[in-house]
Amino acid sequence: MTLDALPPHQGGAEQLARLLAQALLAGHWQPGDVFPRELDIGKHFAVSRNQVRNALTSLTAAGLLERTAGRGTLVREMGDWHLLDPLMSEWMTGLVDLDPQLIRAIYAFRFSAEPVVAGLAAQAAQAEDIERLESAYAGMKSSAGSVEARAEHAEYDVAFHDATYRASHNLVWRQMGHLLRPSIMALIHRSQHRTGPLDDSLARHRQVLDAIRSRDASAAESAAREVLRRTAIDLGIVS
Amino acid sequence: MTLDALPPHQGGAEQLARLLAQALLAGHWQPGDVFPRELDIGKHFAVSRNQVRNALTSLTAAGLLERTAGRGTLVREMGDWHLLDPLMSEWMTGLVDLDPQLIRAIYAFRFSAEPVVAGLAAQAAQAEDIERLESAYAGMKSSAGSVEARAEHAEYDVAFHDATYRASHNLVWRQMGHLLRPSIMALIHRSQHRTGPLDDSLARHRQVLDAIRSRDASAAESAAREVLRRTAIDLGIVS
DNA sequence: CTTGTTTAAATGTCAGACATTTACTAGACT
DNA sequence: AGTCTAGTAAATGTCTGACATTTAAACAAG
Repeated sequence: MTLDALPPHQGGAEQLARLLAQALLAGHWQPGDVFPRELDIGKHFAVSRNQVRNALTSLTAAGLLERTAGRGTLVREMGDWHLLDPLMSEWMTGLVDLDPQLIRAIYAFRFSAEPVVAGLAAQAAQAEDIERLESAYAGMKSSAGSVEARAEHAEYDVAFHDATYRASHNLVWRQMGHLLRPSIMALIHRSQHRTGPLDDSLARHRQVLDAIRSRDASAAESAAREVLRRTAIDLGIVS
Repeated sequence: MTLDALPPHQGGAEQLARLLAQALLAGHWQPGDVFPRELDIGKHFAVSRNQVRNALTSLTAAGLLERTAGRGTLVREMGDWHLLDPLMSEWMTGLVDLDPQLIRAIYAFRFSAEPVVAGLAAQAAQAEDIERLESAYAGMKSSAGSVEARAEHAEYDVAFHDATYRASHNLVWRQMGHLLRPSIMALIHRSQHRTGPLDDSLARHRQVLDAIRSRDASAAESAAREVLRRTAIDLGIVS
């Protein structure tokens, strides 16, 4: 894989990092491959070696690359990626050709974890948490059905689930909310055909909200499970 | 807070990063405080500005600091920390005066998550996973009881739980194994008085192992819950 | 009192030289 | 032939000094 296939970029090491990271996430390099040298990257994108090093530092911190003096830069395998690094979530968001294996892994995680989180939320939610959930739900409802508001709907969807994680009032669970955005955004690109099921999804979200509001942990658990069962269908994981 | 209270250091930006990170984790600075300037840090520890910048880059990536040109470096609050960053786990490990609130948060997370993980492990474990679990269990058993082998015992303990997360065969859950080390290491410093309960803990770990081996998900769940209930006592969270 | 300008101080960036690590190559010796 | 030993090239890592940019505060003009 060469750099030629990548789009141009403008401004900042962060942009460059995103560009390279998304190429890696899309699998343009195989694990074990040697990554282009600093100077080549700098020449190709017309940026200083500093910018390149800053970008590569981020990718290395995220577990995408492994650098050693003398040898060069190697591409690490998916199992070494720091999927919970917020930067990773940011890079994954908006990436259309994300590895299906990765999408499945994230979904499987959510399917096992989110019911528990919803249960905790039902126990720990404060008034402000309920408010966030209601606000997100209202946004989902208002943007449901129309095709042009799909992106907006996804944002409210993310907000709803993120509010659930926050309502658990646990520092660790809350960090994991970052994973929601890429997971839910992937859903947009996978299910651009159907529009009918949205009402269904909406009703299930409402049940989660109601269960948390009434502090019914087990009801929240099973309601969250139903939401995710629906998501699995939309993602094309099950039929 | 000044730098004077920190121990000296030798060699490498990573050492410096660990030093500063541990000071931050121990709460030596309040959130919102201004962190010392690059040049002051460099002068104090007799390192180049480069090393300081590399160290601060790591701390910033971990969510411990927030840097903006012109303003300076600010200390972020605990809610912004990237607790799931492997570097954080490394820094937290071996830190004696970790914030009790943090220990509780991590424990609460484990208490809610680990039963689920054990259940998944019972479904997905391969032969090599069982082997890892058995090997770790054997190590725990051989190092049980003796006071001088306490550190060794903790390592096997970490290995056992990490093997559980790995056995779930989910990329996301597996990442979370990093949190185990600081959590279990904190246990050493908190329960340096008792030695008797170790047999108890050992028996409970064995039940987890057996349940996973026999592919009994619900049994694995409740066994993991029992292990963590014991851990809560040893951590002094409940009595 | 408000607005605009200057000044100081902090982080960010650049460029070049140099250091260090690594892998490969060529040769000397047995 | 085989093996050890320089030696060389190439990559990342580091240092240094200067400069750029951003921010906040001081200060002056209206």
